[in-house]
Amino acid sequence: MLKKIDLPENVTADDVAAEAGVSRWTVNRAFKKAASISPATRDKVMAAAQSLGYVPDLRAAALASDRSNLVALLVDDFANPHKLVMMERLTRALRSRGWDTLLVNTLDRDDAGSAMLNASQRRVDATILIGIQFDDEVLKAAHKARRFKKLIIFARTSENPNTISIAVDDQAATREIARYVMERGYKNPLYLAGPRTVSAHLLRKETFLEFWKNHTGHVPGSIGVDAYDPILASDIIRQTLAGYQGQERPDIIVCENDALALGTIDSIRHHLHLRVPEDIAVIGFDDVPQADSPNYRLTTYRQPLTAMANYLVDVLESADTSDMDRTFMGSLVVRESA
Amino acid sequence: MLKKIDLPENVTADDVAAEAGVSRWTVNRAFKKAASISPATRDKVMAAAQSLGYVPDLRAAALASDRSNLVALLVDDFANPHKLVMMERLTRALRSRGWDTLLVNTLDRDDAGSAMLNASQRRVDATILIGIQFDDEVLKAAHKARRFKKLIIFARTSENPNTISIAVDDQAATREIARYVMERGYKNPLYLAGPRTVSAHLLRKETFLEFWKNHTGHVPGSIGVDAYDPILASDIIRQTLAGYQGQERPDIIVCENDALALGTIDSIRHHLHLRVPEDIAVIGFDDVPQADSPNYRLTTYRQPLTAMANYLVDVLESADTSDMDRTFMGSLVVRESA
DNA sequence: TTGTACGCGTTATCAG
DNA sequence: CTGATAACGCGTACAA
Repeated sequence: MLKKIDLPENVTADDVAAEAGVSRWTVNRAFKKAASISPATRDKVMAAAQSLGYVPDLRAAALASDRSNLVALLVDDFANPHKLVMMERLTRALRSRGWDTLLVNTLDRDDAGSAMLNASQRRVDATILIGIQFDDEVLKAAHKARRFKKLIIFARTSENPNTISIAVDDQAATREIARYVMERGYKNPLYLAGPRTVSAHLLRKETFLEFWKNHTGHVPGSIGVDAYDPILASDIIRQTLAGYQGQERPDIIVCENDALALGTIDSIRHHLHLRVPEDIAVIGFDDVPQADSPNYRLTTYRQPLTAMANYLVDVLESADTSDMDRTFMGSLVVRESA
Repeated sequence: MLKKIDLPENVTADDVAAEAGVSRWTVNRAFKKAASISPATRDKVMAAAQSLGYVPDLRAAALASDRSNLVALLVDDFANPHKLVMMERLTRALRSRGWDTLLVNTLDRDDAGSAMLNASQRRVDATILIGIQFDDEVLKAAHKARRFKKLIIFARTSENPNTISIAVDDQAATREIARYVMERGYKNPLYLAGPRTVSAHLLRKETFLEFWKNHTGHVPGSIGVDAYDPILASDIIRQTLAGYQGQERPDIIVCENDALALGTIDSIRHHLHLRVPEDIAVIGFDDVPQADSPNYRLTTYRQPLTAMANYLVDVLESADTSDMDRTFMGSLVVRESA
């Protein structure tokens, strides 16, 4: 049987070495940034590599060095538009500093463990969680299996000791929001929370309720949905506010994030036929791109995602993995919805 | 210097083999679905693997087999909310059938080539393009460098012969839209197009303009933006329609996709203070989640993304790479915006 | 600055 | 059905 000669065999460092008249190891050095090699030799090697179309094989490099420059990004919450922003910022920071990203879709509620296993089989250098279904049990199991060099929770605080959490200071942020709500004179807030999978998720809601109680003496009402999905928010808002019959209707709805806030605004306008913010104001969290659209003009809290993503890469590149939790301060973006 | 003994060494097939009292090759067979191995042996091996926490190393497997079960997903257009849907559907189809996804963010306009190189260094089995900046030049260069086993353009038609295109039939879809617009009695459409990077992108716009001309004798106006970004759409709609001064104002704006359509609706309402669809109707393409929100109720065209994603995996799994282009039929989703 | 064993953990292939 | 040999392409020592 004939061999297809028009298909290029995989060109390896050996081929380049032969072409350039050096040893294979010199070829390798030419491709390393900080290697002791004379410029002349490097040029010669690079020219040969270029002509042959050689690029180093990162699989082999990873296998030999036990460092893959690969991170897994586990996502389970594609209904939240903020995820797209986070993915963009993260992949940008990672790639511009030499890291590749394995995107793992946590398919359903019970898939987190299998998704992690998936990542670990690729021997990623770190696993980043930007989802919501990663509860403490999963984290504990992952750590026990010792499958990860680094387990990073991004944009979520976590009290898990085996985990590195990079997030905004939820309590400070929520207090800033609560203070703003109070100063603007709102009297009867309703809190709309998201899924309650991880204990730390309670931070925003609890902080808000507590702040309000401390300052006014009574605890605001609160409701919740099972996913950060505008549709769900829309539904629950309609159901909840239909029950109020005009009396004691909330004058502002404080949402755990923008995904919920956008659905809330839609519902207030189109189901209840009320105005935002005149009848009911709305405040969010995240500052998704839509928040700035003329339709929503959502008052919300912006996380410093770029700084957070860059810090994440710092974490990846640091040898000492302990004590790297860090919180960031964001800023309240005041628009017109509250 | 002491060795940290609490850190688990990488447990390999050898370790499992020793534990189970078989050879290393038997361990490997136990992990392959279609391998000739006795159930008893497999059970024994799996038990040992479990107890040691062994999982096969996919790097090594890829290196040895020259099949990575990894695909690169190149994305450059994170402003378009539809990308999030596509990523979800693709990663879902891929992962549920055993494929992993390398997410590559094409950082800027000139980065496509470097992004592809990035992917090729991981020796992915295929590269999937769901962006817009991949023009014919880039594709030609990629093919010339013979860097890819398979180069798949997803949700975009492409006439490039070295590429596998999986997309809806743009012409049929656009004709369906045009026919609907006509039947609903609109007289003066304006077409809002996206970036013009690849020749095939012209399909939707040209098809619409031609259809309209053939049926009415005159060519509708058309405008365009450089990215599928609602903000840009919003801006250009405001500028363009401000110039119309009431006379000859379009009665419907046909948008190349939903990202543009949503921005268009926002602008019509909030900049021009007109109603949708009574003053100006809007029609989109993609059926993003927001299209169904009570705020937009966008009439649009839905692509059968799940079927397309599954077909993509079929392509990955088929040996014969030639002649796999395929177009799908979608369906018009009529809501209230047109 | 450059060259040389050896190992990384698996798969393909053949022997028994 | 099971065991064994030879790759796969590169990195890490260390020696020259």
